Amino acid sequence: MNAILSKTPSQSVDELVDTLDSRFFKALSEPVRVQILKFLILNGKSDIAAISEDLPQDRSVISRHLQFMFDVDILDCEKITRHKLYEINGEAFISKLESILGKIRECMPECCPVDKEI
Amino acid sequence: MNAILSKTPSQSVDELVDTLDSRFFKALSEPVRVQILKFLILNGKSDIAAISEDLPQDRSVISRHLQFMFDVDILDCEKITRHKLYEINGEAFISKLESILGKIRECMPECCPVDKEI
DNA sequence: TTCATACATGCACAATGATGCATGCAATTA
DNA sequence: TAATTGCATGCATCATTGTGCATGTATGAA
Repeated sequence: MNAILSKTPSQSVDELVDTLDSRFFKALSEPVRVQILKFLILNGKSDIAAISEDLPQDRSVISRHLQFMFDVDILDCEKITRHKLYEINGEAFISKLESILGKIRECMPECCPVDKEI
Repeated sequence: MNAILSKTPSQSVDELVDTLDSRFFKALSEPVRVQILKFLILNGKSDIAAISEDLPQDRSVISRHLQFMFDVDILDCEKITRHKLYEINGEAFISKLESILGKIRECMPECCPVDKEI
């Protein structure tokens, strides 16, 4: 069985655990940050002022949320004159989720073989 | 353009926001819970005692983490005699991630069209 | 140069969440 | 039935995090 797989179970699991970046998930576990993502999808590249006009939180709060999501590669950032324009880094976002999904698929056969007993 | 798509942008985004369940991500944003997942992948269906032997936290803490992940469909649970056996709900876990990935793909073309300017 | 603007940051406060102990409950076993 | 076992839960504590105000900084405009 392991002759087919190039990785040992524990290698696969270690890779999965590494991929399960807690800061990435933390970023998505905060409703305000999700609202920011929603705004960015609907309005595209925007500066902090535009985003905070749409949300009840203070500009400084929005600023920190944006920085947080930028740090975990969910957002892209471009500085134009005095403005800081954020947008969703779709490529990185999607590839991160794909990577997680791939690692999980790799690990599942061992622990939950199709989950059909008998 | 919308003639091809059956959903309006705001419908797609609303669906995405609904899919971005904060409790699901919160579950994965806690390192101890990830360690529990690792244990379950390596050891398969296990009861609370077995899991907490492997981790420094108290049994009650592990119990609550397991309950939390069960609530968001990451884990399955089966009661055998006095023991409560948890295992990863691979099917639900994977399909949840697939769903999220699908919704994001749906939304990205609007806001970040391939991200290639010019 | 002087002023205004866009944003970051230090700080205090409040809310949330993780933790461990002690206890309670339900169910198996002797 | 009584004792034991596996787990859940109430509670207090501590750490983390979200929040808003006030201030600082850097940059573009007058």
